[in-house]
Order: sequence, then structure tokens, then C-alpha cells
Amino acid sequence: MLSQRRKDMASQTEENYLKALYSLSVGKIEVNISELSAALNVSNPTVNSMVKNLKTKGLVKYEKYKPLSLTEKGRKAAALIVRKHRLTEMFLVEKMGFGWEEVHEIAEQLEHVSSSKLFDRMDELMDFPLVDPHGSPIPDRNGNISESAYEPLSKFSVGRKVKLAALGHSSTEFLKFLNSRELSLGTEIEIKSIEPYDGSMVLSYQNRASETFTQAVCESLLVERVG
Amino acid sequence: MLSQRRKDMASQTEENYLKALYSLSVGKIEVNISELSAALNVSNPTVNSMVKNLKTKGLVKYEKYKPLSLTEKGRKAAALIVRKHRLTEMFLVEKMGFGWEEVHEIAEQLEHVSSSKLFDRMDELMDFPLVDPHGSPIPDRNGNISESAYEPLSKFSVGRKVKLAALGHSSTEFLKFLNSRELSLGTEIEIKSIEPYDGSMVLSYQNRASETFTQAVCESLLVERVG
DNA sequence: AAAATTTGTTAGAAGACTCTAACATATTAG
DNA sequence: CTAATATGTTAGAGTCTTCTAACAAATTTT
Repeated sequence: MLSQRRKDMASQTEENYLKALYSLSVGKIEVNISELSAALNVSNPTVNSMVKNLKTKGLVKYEKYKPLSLTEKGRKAAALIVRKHRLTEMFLVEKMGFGWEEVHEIAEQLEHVSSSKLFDRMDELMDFPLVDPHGSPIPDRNGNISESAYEPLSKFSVGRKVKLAALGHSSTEFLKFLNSRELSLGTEIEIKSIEPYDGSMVLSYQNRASETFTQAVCESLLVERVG
Repeated sequence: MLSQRRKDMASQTEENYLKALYSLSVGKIEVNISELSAALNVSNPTVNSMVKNLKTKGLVKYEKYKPLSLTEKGRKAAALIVRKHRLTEMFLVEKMGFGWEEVHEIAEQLEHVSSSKLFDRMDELMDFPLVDPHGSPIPDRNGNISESAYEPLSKFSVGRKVKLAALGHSSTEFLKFLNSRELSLGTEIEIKSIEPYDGSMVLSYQNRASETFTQAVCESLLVERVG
């Protein structure tokens, strides 16, 4: 028997649009068609027609030539997909021994599994983690999320001691780069100096007395103050 | 970024056709178009065109108006999907606390995840199980499977002591029925009597001194001799 | 063997998701 | 403010998977 989705459910494709829209909406309300096509690697007309479709399903707000945004229903649907994604990532790392740089691709596929029981069970087995392996918060069963108040390392000054709490993005390349510098979540860091010319920072942490990171990298290292 | 399958890989739909064909091929070589449409709950013309497609991909052998069969390539591809399915079922039961009647639906979706690393990791964490929660053998990484030599309980005579080793099929209803009779894999069973009229059997096992099962049920209980 | 039934095939169409080409509107630069 | 650029829309088409209706071949029944 070919297992087919219940027709009141979003297709995998629709779920991917919602999720992308949700990510792009962080920190702002409205999103361009073009931003969405870039994020999904799909043409503008394709997004245009999908957006019309999602509008008829009450998942997005949209008027011709205007930017779009998620409705409350769409926001919740997206948050629940993100929940599945992040619980999966955490489960793969915590319970199955994967590295934080390996889990995104797998979670991209697993997040579309419909059984919420599977994900609630992961949640339970991990004792209800608050964040995923990259420090991003995990939405609860109702799609509510606690926005983290972490700040980019680049905002701090010399002498400041901080703890790495989350990442601004988690591309495989970035994660491998952090692995190569032995930098992981929870690591305490001290800012030794800042190069005024390009904003790069010299940091000290654990076994590493003096590691230099570009400003771009430091903007993606989200930290909290220590001491 | 919309995650798309590599184009040399079978689509989820194609995978479902291969898997169905594989299941229907157990104990015989050739399969009818109609059997396949019934198994997949899809019309004959749909199967017909998909079979042509799978033929061009070298996965099935087929001539107009003749029955079909898997090529070696198709057989292996199918076995690897079955591997993913059965490892997932076992993992859900062994490592995540699901009941054997809950795991089929979830595994139907998970089996299409492309990462073989995920499934090899499950395999490792379970210490390489040979069978799934319903006693069906798990194909190895090369798609090879050890055909089980278990026989249906219905073939044995009064007085015989056997051990429940596997199930002929594992529909949710059947599994719930077995749960209600406290019958699980590994249980030792003695045949107390057989009703000549309808072939139903009275069995004794564990706490149950005398439970009656229809012939149909006994044909789906695969056992090995004990003592 | 002819008739009835079952099984398989072809043709044509529809829905979901995608594209390119061409056109329309909005925004930015001069 | 007009021109240039960026962004958004429409039209038309293609692939994948599915369907129904109509027909063809094979099998079974009588």
C-alpha cells in the first residue's frame, strides 16, 4: 500500500516553503518572494505560485507585489517542523553518536515524518532538551519558542569573558571549521585583542591560547557573558 | 535549499514499487501487474507505466503481457530499502520503547531517508540484529538476506512443542490480537489439541493453559521445533 | 472451441511542482 | 523626475504520478 499523506496536511514541498519562510522571518515580519526563491534555490515564478497556494490554505498573508508573511496558523505549522528538525538533530548527536556537522542533512529528511509520537519520544528520551546541537531553541509541542537573547561575539570588547552558547548559522563548512579549532558550545572564551583594520579577534579558550577569527566568524558565534 | 534526491536514485514512489515487488516475489520469481496494483492500492495502468519506467532503469525484467520480475540490480535496491525498514522497526522497539504494533507506519516513512550511515549506526547500536521485531530477517549492507526456515504452526501435530520465531505478516490488527493473547516472539508453545472440523488449535504457553487460535492465525505463526 | 471472464494496454487527462521567456510594477540612481 | 535596475507576475510548457474509459490479449468456463 502506497502510504500517502492525509490531504489536510502540508506536502513535503509545502513544509519546506513554510520552514524557509519561518527562518527568514526571524527578526522581521515580512519576506520578499526573491529572498524565498534564493533560500529554496527555486525560481521566482515557482515561489509565486506556491505562495498563492499557501495563501488559499490560510498559511501565509500575501497581496500582489507586496512582501509576504506567515499567518498564525502558518507560523505554528512551521515551528512544529522546526521542532522535528531540531529534536532529530539533538537525538542524532546525543543518542546516536553523530557529530554536529553531520546531522543537518539527515534531519532535513526526517523532519517530514508525520508521526509526532516519534519526536515526542525522542524529546522524552533526551529529557526535554531546550536547544539543538547548534544552540538553536527547540519549539515546544504547541509551536512556541523561547527566543534566545544571545549576542554575537563581534559586539564585545577586549578583555571580555564569554561562553559560546549558539551559532548564527550551521553550515557543514562552518561546523567543520569550528571542529578544526576545537571550539564547541559551552566553551569559555576570552577576547585577547581586536584588530581595528578588519575587526578580526584574537581569542583564548581551553587549550588554545591565541586563535584568530575573522569578524564574519565572530558575528556567527553567539555568546553569553561570563562572570 | 530544497533538498532534492540525486537523480540516479529511485524516487520514493519508485522505491515503494520495488519494495512491493520484492515482497510479492518471496517464494516465487514472477509477479502480475494486478498483484502489484492490489498491493500498492493503485490502478493497473499506473503500474503498467511505472513498470516501463523501472524497466528503462534496469530494475525490472518485463515484456508486454508477461509477468514481471526484479533484475539483480532491482532485487538489491529493494533489499536495501527493506533493510532500512527493518532496522528502523527494530530500533524503534529496542531503543525507543515502541510496541511492535506501532512501528510499521513510522518505518514506512523513515525507510526513504537516503543516509545509509543513519541505518548502519542503528545497526551498530543494536549490535547487528538478525531479525526485525516481527522475526523477519534484516538484509545486510549488500542486500543479502538469510531466508528463514521457519514453518507455520498449522503444519504440526498435537503434542508438538515449538517456539514462536516469526510472523507470516504483521498487520497492526494481527499484532494487537497477539498482544491481547500475551503471545510474543520467543514464547514456547505446546499444541494441546486440533479441531478436525476447522483446523483450529488449542495451545498452551506461559500463563495461558488453553488458548484457541483459528487455522488462519496458526498459518501466520512461524515456529521452530523445541526439544 | 466459443463464450465469458480476467488481465493487461493505450489514450487522454489532471494535479503538483518545476522551468524559461516575456511583461509589469516598484525601487534606486542620477 | 526620468532612466536604469531590481523585483514580481503571467503564460506556456515539461516531468512525475495518478486516474478513467476504451480496447486487446490471455485465461477459464462451459
